[in-house]
Amino acid sequence: MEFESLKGFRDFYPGEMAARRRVWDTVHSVARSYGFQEVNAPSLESLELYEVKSGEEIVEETYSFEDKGGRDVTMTPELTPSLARMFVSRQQALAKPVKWYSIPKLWRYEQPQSGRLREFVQPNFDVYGVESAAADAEVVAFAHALLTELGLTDEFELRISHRGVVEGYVERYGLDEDDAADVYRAIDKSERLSDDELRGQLRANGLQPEEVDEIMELCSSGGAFTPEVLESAVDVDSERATEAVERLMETSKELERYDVLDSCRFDPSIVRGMDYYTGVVFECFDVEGSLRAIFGGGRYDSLVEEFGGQATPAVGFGMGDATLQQLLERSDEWPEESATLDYYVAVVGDVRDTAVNVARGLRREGFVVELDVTGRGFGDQLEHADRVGADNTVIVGERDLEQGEVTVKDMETGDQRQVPVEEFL
RNA sequence: GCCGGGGUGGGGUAAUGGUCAUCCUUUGGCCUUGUGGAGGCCAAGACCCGGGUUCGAUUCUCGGUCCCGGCCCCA
Repeated sequence: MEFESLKGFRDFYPGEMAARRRVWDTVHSVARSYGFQEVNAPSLESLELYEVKSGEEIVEETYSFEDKGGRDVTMTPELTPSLARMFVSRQQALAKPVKWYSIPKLWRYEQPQSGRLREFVQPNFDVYGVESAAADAEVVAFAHALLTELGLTDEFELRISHRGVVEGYVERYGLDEDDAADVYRAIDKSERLSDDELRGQLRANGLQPEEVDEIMELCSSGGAFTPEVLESAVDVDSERATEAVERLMETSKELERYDVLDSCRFDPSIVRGMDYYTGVVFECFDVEGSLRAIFGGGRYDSLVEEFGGQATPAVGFGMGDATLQQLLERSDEWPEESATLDYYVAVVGDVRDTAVNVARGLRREGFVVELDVTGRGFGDQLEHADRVGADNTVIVGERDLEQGEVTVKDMETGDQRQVPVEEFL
């Protein structure tokens, strides 16, 4: 009976794991350099956790089931609710601002396609307890640093907006909740729709022709993320939208300090699907425009309170591994897929006592060492050493040991030298 | 949930309604029991699963499944 992995789930073999390890190492180190602390959350949560604030569609796409105790549970489809839950339960003890990150596996029950699987890794970064535009900018600047450290330069673009812009417009139209949600969705998709399709959608959701015109104009008002562009973006009488734009202008000034403004665009069509976002929202795309979003996030200032905590502002984002890998591979920045070995210890003759000690000595020094345990012939051992990519082979053999020596062979050049065995013990 | 294209040894491929299948690579062994990554020889290893048509199916057909991609949706 032979088995295969489940649909949308991946097996990772050593070569690929070595590459992924390098990528995650970079993510860890950049996160730490920005003062984020690593946390971890369960992989299984109560389904209710997502029913409160994530949105209906999200819950439909969860990998969920009833457990043996009759509880409705789900493999975690996103991390933000778990982190918010964790934050609430320790809220009193935590020094604010709290900066947490995690690199969890997440699951969603969907049809796999390019850049989307049922099990994926999604690093998450969140800041709790600061309401300022400076915090928004720090998070966006961090995201920029992350991609830069991974080797990307101008292959990506950060699109930033504020929920309040679109909401300020739409609340004036007096739509019911469902129609409003559909309007947001249509705006979110505007890039992929033709003007006529977008107009049709908006009309279908109850907007008047002049209202449709307003939205169409708003959607085309994007541009550089500069105060000048932002200032002229909103030209309707909406306090909400005006405040949102003022907030974005502040964010723009902050981002300029990080010198990342060139990678940022104002894009009012960025809405985000999650119901919990309340302020600035952003997504990162490849400049070519052929991939899904590299990452996405924003401000969610009411989720902590909804989860029973004291009102606490928060901002963060998540970055899926599949699309990130696609972009890094396309940019030739995905790491080499190879494992490394510093020393292979060959055993020739009846010398296992010494060979084991040589291996132990090298390992104590911190080297990556493989010791022959097969007992196969010398030629085969060398071939294997070559095959697994050993930099050096230490040949522990009876003949050399009579002189108290071992032979160290540089596998790249083939050069050999005799070394007193004591040096390795 | 819907739609399109695919599935041949571990990886990559070829051909085919009929001596159960090609080549490269891989793996094991030998030439060579202390010098490899070269070469030669030998060996191992596959038609996604199930039903149907047929004397006979890897090939045709239907269903399933998985992969790739698209729609819906998108954390």
